[in-house]
Amino acid sequence: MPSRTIAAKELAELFKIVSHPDRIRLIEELRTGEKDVKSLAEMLELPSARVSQHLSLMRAHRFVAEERSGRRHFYHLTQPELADWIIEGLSFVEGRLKGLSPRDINEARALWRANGSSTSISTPQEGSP
Amino acid sequence: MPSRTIAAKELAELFKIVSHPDRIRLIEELRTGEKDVKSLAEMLELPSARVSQHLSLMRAHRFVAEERSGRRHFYHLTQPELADWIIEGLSFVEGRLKGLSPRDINEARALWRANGSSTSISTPQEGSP
DNA sequence: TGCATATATGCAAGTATTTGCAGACATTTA
DNA sequence: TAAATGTCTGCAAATACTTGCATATATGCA
Repeated sequence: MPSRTIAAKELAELFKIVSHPDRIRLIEELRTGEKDVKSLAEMLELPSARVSQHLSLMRAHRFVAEERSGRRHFYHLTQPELADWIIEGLSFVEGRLKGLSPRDINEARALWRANGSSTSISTPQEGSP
Repeated sequence: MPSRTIAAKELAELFKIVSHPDRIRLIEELRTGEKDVKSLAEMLELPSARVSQHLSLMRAHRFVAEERSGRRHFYHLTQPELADWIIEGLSFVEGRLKGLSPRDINEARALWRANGSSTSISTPQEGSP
């Protein structure tokens, strides 16, 4: 199999993991450091069993790693730059805005950015009518 | 709804579209310019009805745009930087390599970066889904 | 006009993901 | 040790995606 094909498959898997709103939010919450399941569940307003499931999927794919302390399980991103890369994807959402105004995007970007990380995001672009 | 939640949803949709190997390859093929359905189908070795379906999905989400000329429909990326951003995702695949060696990744990266056209570069590979 | 080519679309069957819930474990505390 | 807390896992129902195939539409040409 041509390596491009292999790589496309791997990439598709990567995208699949990240293509769930809850998981995206989890990754963004973990951007600033490790957190335990319950905190995450409260932040996202989700049942912690659900959060645990998402984390377990991400763990299986090595997006996050676990570290236990007492009865709590702390998770952290194995590749923190992942969060930045995801945010960059916002540039491509901008064009096709559907329920999201440019204001919303900037606000979201600012919020996520807020608590400090790295990277810069390239700016707008226009699509077609 | 908090804008972070909205943005996460939009991002998830974006990722969903891109989370199919065929679509990733299509995007990469279109990176170098517009192409018609048949050519794309031949490049990816897929039935053109399938390619057409993928393109139609991506069109609906404004990832690509169509331009007709005679009986052929040419497609191009509305946001060419999308292809680059996708390739950057390879960095996050590297860690979790499953069937893909760092060599494969570099090769794939080089091919795409370069002038990646047709197939032909095969790499040893073994089943491990 | 009739026929071939290029694309698009619809649908059904197969497959995968998501979600809610119930229980299972492990750890801490009374 | 029992009870409480934090997290994980399993399962079934609902939902969404993918795929193959048949058919529809549109264009070009003899």
